[in-house]
Amino acid sequence: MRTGKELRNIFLEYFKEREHTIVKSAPLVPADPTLLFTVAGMVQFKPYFAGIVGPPYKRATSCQKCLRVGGKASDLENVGKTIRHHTFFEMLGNFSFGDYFKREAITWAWEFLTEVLEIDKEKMYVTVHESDNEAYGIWKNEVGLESNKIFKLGDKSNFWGPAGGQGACGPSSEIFYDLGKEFDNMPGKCTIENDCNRFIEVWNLVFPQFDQSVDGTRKPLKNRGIDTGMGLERLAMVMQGKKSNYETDLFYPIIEELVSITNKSYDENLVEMRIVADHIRALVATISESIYPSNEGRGYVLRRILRRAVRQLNILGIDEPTLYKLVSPVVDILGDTYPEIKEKASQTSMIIKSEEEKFFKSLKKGLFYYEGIKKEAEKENKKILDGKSLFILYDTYGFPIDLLEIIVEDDGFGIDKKGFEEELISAKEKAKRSSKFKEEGKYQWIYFNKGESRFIGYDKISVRSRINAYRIRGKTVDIILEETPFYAESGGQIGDSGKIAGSDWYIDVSDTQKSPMGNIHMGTLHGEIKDEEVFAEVDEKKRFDIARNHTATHLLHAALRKVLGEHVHQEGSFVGDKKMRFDFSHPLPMTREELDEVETIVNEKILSNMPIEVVELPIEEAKKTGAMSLFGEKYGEIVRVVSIGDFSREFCGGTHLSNTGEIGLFRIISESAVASGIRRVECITGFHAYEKARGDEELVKSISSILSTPVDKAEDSVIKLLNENNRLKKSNEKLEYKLINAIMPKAMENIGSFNGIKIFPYKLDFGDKETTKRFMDVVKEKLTDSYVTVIANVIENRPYVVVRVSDDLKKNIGAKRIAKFIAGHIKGGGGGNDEMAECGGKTPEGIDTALNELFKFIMENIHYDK
RNA sequence: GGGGAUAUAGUUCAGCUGGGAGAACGCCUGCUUUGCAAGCAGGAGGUCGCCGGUUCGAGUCCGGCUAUCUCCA
Repeated sequence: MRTGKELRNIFLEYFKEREHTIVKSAPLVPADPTLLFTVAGMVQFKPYFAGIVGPPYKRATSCQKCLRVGGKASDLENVGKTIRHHTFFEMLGNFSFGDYFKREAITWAWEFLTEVLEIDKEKMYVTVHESDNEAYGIWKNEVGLESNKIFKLGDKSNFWGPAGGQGACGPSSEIFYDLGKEFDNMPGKCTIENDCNRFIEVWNLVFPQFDQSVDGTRKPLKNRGIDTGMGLERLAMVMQGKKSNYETDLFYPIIEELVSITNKSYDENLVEMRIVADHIRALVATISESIYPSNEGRGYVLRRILRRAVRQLNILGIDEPTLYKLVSPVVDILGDTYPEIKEKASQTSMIIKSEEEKFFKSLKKGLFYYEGIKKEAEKENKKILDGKSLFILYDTYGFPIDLLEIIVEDDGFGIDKKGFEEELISAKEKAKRSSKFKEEGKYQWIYFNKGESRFIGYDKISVRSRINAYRIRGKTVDIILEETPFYAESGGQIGDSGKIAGSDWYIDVSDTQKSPMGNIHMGTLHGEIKDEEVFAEVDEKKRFDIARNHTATHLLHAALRKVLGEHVHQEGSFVGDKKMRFDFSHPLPMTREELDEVETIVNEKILSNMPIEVVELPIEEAKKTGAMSLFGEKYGEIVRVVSIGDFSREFCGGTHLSNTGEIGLFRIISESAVASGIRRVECITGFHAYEKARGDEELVKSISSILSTPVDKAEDSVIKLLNENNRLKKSNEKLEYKLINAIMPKAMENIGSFNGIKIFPYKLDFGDKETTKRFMDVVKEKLTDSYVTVIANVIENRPYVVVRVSDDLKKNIGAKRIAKFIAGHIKGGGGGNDEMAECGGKTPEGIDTALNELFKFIMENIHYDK
């Protein structure tokens, strides 16, 4: 039996013998911003097919990690239902860039399958595009296939690309394997053309030979080539004679673990167990590349995969975090081929576990909300639960729909499915109207000069250059130069800003981004772009601020490892001009002492003014220097190694200072958590740190001067003041009560009466709002019933009045009405309830008139009807 | 990128149409008890996420921002 691991190696070796360079798998996050994930082996080679960047080799072969979920190429819904669809899978491929074409691609593919792997020729079929006589001829005449084994199909299945509606595309030829009658899941109708299980597509040979422009016209592609893809899992299934991909050695150990954890049989829980096995592989692969479950973008896709998996476990009778226990079999399967998976195993399982816990928490919240809906329905004697409220439960609280249906049914209710669907559709419509990815390809590039774009910004900050291409995108313009000093956002470092000027026009560049065609400068255009030499100049001050932060990031990384331990690994960073942020693995919050120590070490390294050395080395040699690299990061064949004495050595493409002393000053301004096991520190350097320090000092000085104490006594003084303040507050409160009680007898002389109602207007001449209310509390104790009290006060030149009406009168004359009446006299407003109300205003003079007219107002407005 | 939700004491949360910042648990002090989530008395702890607006008055209303949750792309 051929193991998955053997198949990978045999494949790569076969093409290596045919002068292909073995290229490592690119990360699952592609350099291409239009793609969510790497969905095929060719993704990392896209620029070579586009012919914009010259390939370093003519032939390549790879085993590529792929993820098909979210976006156009999503297999998520099929997972588990079929024997061959996956979210995460490995794709074997061979590639030609302007080198060999259909003949070699077809004959080698056939030779590999039938002679190297010795697959039965009789069981194989092929398809070609209906217009592709060339491929048909090769299969028929050179390979010698009978014509009844070659199927001619249309665009839908046998024409590929172009991605994003523009660029390389071409016909394909696919090789199918007949698994036999027992796989027939569409009895009597099984053909190559439908998605029947019996005929499995093993290998897809794509022949990019056209260059399609935005308007749909096709020209012959200059660098026509070959792009093939063969799913490793399917190949393993065929070679190992299994009934599905899941029973191959690439999945089965996970299933075995599942069986032992759940105590259920695989045969009776096929779908659920397959979904879990598939999803855990995807999770381990992505998390190992430092993509974490979150609520946006790629992270959100992960979160959904994880929750789907947890749901399946739930169906299998598991209701506590368990998924993380499956990390270990996945590491056994993939860890040797992808070292980052092995390296990050323990962290991966930690992250999965904490994410599982979060999900259970959100389920609990949802159930709480659901109880509310249920009670509502019971009260109104409804049998069907309102679709709109159930949609809120799903949309806002993230309650899984399938689980919701089960629970609702168990409780003996029905679901208003139509209402639910309507809500879902209108929500989708809303989101669709403003999608980002759709815009790609809408704006046409205008080329002045087709060629490579070089970055020369490590040594220079300005250059004279030709323009390669530009496009106008609404208010902004994108421009690509032949040579540019502008650093594009990468490795956490933000893109450069600056100016690109022609003879009578210029662009204010506000950002620079990477693309397969070279660095794209984005900014606002003044004037009109001409095909001429331009002067491109990076904002030097900003560049230096960024470099200070970047060099400081390296010092910080090394210092953290020294203080906290070797387990500290960079998990992400942001290097801007104003500040930098560094995320790293560490299980606990940092203590005050640890932070101080790290900050001190970094500043010591700054003060000793160490030189920063940058060398470019072939990757293998660079690794020998012991430099730190980031997993999941794609490095080229030549890498830059940035060293700061013996203290720090890292792979890094960023822009740096030449001596640490240029950083000036380094301050940590915050430390917090970003995910379980991952901490974040934010720091500032150089002038920004100086300004912060000076600001802090000014603040302390100003506080001291307010306190009239020397700076070193300020702290004690504040503590003393706070204590004193507390004491005074309490004593004042007591005194106010005494005062209130003391003046009360005299004040009560103001009470008038009308029809047995005690009316008590009074103007207080001390205290604040609290005092006024306290005064009224005392009055309330004295006048047990049938009273109206109106206590006025002037606080900071503003009138303030509280009104209270006894319980037995509040229906006859509400406190609120009285408050509004008084408000009318003081240019203000008021409110409250019938028993108690208050008001305020702008003119204190009005209080006396208002109090004088209170009697009249009550007489005129009181009513006695029930 | 768009929609919805949340942000109040160390923690979990309450706070009805704007009108005296609260509960439970935890913490501190004292007493009483010495045993299973002990009891009693007292106490500390809050820029109500941040910024702006409306108002006599904003935790509450409006706008913006940030963070978290969630659905959709």
